[in-house]
Amino acid sequence: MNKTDKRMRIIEAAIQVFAREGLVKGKIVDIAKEAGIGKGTVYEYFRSKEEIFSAIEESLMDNIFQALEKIAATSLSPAKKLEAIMNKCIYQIVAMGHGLLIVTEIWAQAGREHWHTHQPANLAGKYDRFRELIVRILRQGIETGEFRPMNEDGVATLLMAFIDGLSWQYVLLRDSKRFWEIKTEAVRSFMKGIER
Amino acid sequence: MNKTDKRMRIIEAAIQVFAREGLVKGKIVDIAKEAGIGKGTVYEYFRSKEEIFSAIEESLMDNIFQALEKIAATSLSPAKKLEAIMNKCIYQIVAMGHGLLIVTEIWAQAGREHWHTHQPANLAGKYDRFRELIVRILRQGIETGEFRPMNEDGVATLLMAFIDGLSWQYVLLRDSKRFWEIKTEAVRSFMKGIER
Amino acid sequence: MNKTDKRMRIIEAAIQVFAREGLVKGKIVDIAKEAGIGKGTVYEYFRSKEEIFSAIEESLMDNIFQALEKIAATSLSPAKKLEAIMNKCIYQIVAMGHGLLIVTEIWAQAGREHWHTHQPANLAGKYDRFRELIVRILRQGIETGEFRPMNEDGVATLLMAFIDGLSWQYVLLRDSKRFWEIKTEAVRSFMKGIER
Amino acid sequence: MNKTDKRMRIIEAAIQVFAREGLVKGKIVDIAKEAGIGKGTVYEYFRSKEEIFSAIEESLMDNIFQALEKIAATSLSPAKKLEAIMNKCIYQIVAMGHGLLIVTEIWAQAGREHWHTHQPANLAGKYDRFRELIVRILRQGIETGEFRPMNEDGVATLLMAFIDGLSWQYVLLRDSKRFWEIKTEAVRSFMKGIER
DNA sequence: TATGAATGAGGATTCATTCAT
DNA sequence: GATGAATGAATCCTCATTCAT
Repeated sequence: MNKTDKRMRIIEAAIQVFAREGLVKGKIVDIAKEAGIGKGTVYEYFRSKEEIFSAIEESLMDNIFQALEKIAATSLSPAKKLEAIMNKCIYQIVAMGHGLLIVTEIWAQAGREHWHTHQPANLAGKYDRFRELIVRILRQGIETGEFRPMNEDGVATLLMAFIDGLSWQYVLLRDSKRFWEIKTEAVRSFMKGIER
Repeated sequence: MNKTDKRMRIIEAAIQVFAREGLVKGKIVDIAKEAGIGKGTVYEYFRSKEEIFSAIEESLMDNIFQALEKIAATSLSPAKKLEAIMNKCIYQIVAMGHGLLIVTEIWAQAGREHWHTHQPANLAGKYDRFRELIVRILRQGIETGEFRPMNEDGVATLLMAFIDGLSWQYVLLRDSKRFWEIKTEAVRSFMKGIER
Repeated sequence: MNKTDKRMRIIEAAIQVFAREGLVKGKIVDIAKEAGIGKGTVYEYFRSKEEIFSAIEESLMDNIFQALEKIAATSLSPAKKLEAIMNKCIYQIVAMGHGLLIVTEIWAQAGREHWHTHQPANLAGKYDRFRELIVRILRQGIETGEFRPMNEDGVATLLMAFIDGLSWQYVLLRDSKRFWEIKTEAVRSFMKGIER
Repeated sequence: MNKTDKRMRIIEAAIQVFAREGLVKGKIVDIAKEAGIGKGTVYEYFRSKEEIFSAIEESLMDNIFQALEKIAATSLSPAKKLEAIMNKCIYQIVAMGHGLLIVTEIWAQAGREHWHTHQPANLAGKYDRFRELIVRILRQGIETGEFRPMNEDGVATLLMAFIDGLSWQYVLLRDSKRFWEIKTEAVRSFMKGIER
């Protein structure tokens, strides 16, 4: 097994552990056990616990982002693309289960640092990247006349906010039937809000 | 100063400290210092750090919830009420600043417990209480013909999701000008999505 | 209620609490509750927790010692006196129940201090007082010819050791039937050991 | 140094510290220092302070018990065996010095738990094991006609009580000359009490 | 490269004691 | 005299990280 594979395996183990225990209670030794390696070995691949956090976030975000770009590159109509993106995100979230909570905690931490250091959060960049992807699709739709004229940035933000919030609902409700009903109506409302 | 006032003062101090340091790094001794009392005194008012978390969440949520109920009780039109509620929430969030991160962390914790214990999270109850308030307004609007027929639960969830998500945007962007533009467009989109 | 009565009440409360919880886990506030007074009031009657320990020991020992002196002053034969004393001690111990454990802990503490400070333990004095009482009776018995000649000090010590040890048996066995059988045989053996 | 040796070294360090300071005042960090290791290392070998208590007791008791079984297995006459056992116990106690106080405190704690939980104390089992060893020797002596007929259980208890009690005398008197005189007479009295 | 034994900084919590009312 | 709110010293235990093997 090469270096990258093992790194990946540790990340996956870490996701399991942190999802189960939380960022703070999740111990390095447990990650090692979950990955089937020794505690010390973790430090051959990551400089610190902190670095594992970043790696997890990167991994999780990259996964989802690549999927979204694939959708954006299809020849679907803008409206269909948007729906597909929303659905993809939501499916991904459901698949992550409460692993979402990890990302939340990581972001909360990042947010706090951002607040103090006044450094533009790395996270903000990711949001922007996502937002741009949405904005592009919205503009296409406006050009084709499918969507009404709008402040594309604002609407993109609405969409992202909507996905974020929906994730929480899922974690808290976890009552799948109700969740899917809600989700369907929520998507419909959103689409209606931007149609011409 | 009576017992309740002092409890409140500790809660406020705790919010300061946790917002600055995070739930884990925020030390009891710092809370005590912030409140201008001795470390031991904190334990006269709260059994444990955990109990402070709950108290903070309760306090923060109650604050916002009472404000919303006041709005719901006015004689505004349903559409105006909804806009007022969204705005109130967002202002509140901005006012909380990154104190929002505390609530997020507390919720992440609660979510994890909920996931493991399969106990209905206390939090879910709060979401429901909020959702019901929204649903009531939506129904009024449908009756008056302002709003289109809809799955009220789904739309209410969308609204909540939108507010949750927008909070995050604020924490991460903190670029007020852009945030307010986004917010304005987002509210408009949402309202358009439900109008007749 | 006068000062002495209240002091006594606190001592009794303390015995209850310490017997239940141990010397260290037994809290001043619990003693106060048990005595039906305020925490601060305890300090009107005792300078410190330490002082309560001493008072308890004194109280418990005085009780038993007075009873023994009463027996010593009777006109029973030396052998009968000795038996009566052993029985009285044992009954007292049983009556104290695991309150004996308090005395043990107090003594262990005293023993340690004695060891370090090289001060003659106050306790040693009490042992001597008890030993002298026994020695007096043994000498009477030797004079009357009931007892064999012996090193009275050694035998008195044996008797005390025997009572101490039997107390432990009771605490540990607490199986009354077996305890009383053992006690009867033990007393018989002891008496046989000193008879002419 | 292997795992067991190190465990043993910690136990020995703990005995030193607890004997000096008492069970409660004796700090883990002091044990570590005494053992020449880091504080955290102690917890690699023992789950908690409580577990150290148990280990000490076990170690101390096993030591003495093995010695006694060796005596019991010799070809000495029953009377000589009994004397040897008493002497061995007493020498051991003297060797332990005020380390005896640790055992006392541990037992006091155990006794209290026993009292509350109504669980047969582990300690009771150890007493029984000791008692059986004595009873076996007493029966041998009765068979050979060296000892008078007796309730063997009762006499065994007397012997144990005598040893327990004598230990205390030593801790409190620590005046060796007097102690040894007393001990000699006490053993003689005991033996006389059971001879035919 | 892999390991896990060793480490010690760090923090929540307890409770005897004080003292203003 | 009686009270209990306030205090902070004291200590167990956790766990990220290091490093010798």
